[in-house]
Amino acid sequence: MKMSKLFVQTLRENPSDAEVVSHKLLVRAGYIRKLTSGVYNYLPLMWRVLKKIENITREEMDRAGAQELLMPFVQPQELWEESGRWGVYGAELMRLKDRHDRGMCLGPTHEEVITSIARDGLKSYKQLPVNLYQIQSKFRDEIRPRFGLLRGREFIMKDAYSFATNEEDLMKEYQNMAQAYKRIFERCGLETKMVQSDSGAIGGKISHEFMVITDTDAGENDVFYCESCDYAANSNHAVSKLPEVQTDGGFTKKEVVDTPETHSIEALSKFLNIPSSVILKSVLYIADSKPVLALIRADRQVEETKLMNAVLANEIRIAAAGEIEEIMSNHGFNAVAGFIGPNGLGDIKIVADETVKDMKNFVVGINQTDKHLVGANLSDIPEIKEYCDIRLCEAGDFCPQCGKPLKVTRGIEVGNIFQLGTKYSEPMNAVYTDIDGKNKPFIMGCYGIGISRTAAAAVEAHHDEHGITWPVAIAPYHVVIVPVNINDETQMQVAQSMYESLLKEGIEVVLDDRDERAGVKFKDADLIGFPYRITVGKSIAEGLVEFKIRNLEETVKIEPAQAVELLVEKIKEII
RNA sequence: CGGGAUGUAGCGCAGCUUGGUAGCGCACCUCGCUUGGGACGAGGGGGUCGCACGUUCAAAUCGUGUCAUCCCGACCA
Repeated sequence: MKMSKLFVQTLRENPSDAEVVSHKLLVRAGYIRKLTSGVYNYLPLMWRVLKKIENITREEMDRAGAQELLMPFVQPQELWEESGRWGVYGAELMRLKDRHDRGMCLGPTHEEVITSIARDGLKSYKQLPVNLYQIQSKFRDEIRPRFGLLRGREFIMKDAYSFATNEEDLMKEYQNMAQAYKRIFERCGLETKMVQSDSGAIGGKISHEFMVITDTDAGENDVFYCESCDYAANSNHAVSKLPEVQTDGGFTKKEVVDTPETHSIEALSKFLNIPSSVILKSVLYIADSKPVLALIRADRQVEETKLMNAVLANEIRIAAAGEIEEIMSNHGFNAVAGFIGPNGLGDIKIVADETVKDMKNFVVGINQTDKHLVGANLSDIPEIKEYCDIRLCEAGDFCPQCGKPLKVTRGIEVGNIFQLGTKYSEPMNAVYTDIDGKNKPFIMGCYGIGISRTAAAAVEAHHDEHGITWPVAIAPYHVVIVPVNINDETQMQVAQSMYESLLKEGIEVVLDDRDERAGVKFKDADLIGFPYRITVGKSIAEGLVEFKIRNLEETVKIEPAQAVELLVEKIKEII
């Protein structure tokens, strides 16, 4: 490709709406343009990157025995009603009507459709197990799309679905996919961690996520991991052993005390001169529009996804200050945030964390502003029926497997695998006939990779102050040849002949034949992120060109023929 | 859901207070000059100033509404 013809426009300045580096660089280097909120045009350079990630994914999925197909992007409401998700998926599901006023939606994921395909096409146990996948655009109407391709509304995803007759085969395929994923991300030049996670709206029991580890906020997930063993989990699922802390408040008598203006745990613990670990914290949440009171030892925080799962809700958020006062007054109390407690709340569901179990002679709110009860014990809170884990882990907690301290890092979720079981096959009556002649529901698994997000995550992981430093396997082109002065005949001749030699070898090469100053070409080359650069300049007088690897400082002067040979050798070993 | 800010050329921004024929830098086109890390000079093209309604002789500028974008908060009791 000649640079003069390449459809690309680099920008000198960052777009004003971009926050994270992948978004900034992909726009500046001319890979993407926003069409509307959370929806992007993939320009030619981007499309090349995406196709490469797709192809690596495709090759590894095929190698793992999966079969590719393509399902429709638009789906009928009825199918979603069969699975029961039409009602529960929420506003993220982009719903529309056709001209006959029939309900449709844009596919955010394809469990319903694939299940309908399976129930029509897979009739016998002899056809199983099977794994079907597609690579396609998805649409999820996110509340707040941001971070460019990392959290768009429309994005490209590889989604695979496996069907089996029993748990062992599901487990086998699950492991098979985990291996395939590892290879896919490795080939893309990405370091990932496989972590345990909550299975969320997709449903199912066991699930893992593949995270690209990054220290920036672009990683929207916190990952807890152990360096001594293989434990790693998303914060929404991580468990830990707790360090010893004081859980006995030491109060010798139970009494209500004045605690003016202690709206926070910090203020309360300071006022009473006690550690926060002897305070029982009561946090009011709204789960599916119903109030839920979470109880936890106050040196700890509530993990909302765990709480949501504990009360079997689909949506959860902390109650606003006004809501708290309103709910309090509905129960005959006059209390503001900071002073609420579990007693006397009638029908409000109460969920107590396991950290509460060991507390003695502690401090707790009693739904009266500026007052707390000290010296309380669990017998004073008959409202607690059971304990469960709704606690957010912290770095320094101990590994649940080996007991060593856990570390925490940010991660970008680029892939996930779920064991669905019969979550979809049962309600949708997707059955096969088993060897005993009986109809049984498929045991399903599903496996996703965010193709466009993987590309963005690769930029997050591979860039410097000058631009993108793509891994060779997913770079839009492998090499750029820069003749410093296109009016110099020798330079142009050498550049042109190297260009042709590389093309003949199947190397993806761009010849920067623009009549620009060298600085412009170098800046663009760095920004776009060609992994290799050949500069044809002054040293051509000695018959040499410069060979430079994008993410290394030094350049090497070698003969053109050698440069071609070297490039072919280096690139062929990766692609 | 609450608060704040911003919508002016493809991108980044000024102009708005005090209403009077819309500007700058980058990018784009032409010519000259230059050619090893985003040169320079001259000339040129491109914008219903987010949208609607209103005030006014006159609105980018004032008012009301609306839409969009971005940030912060959502809060840990």
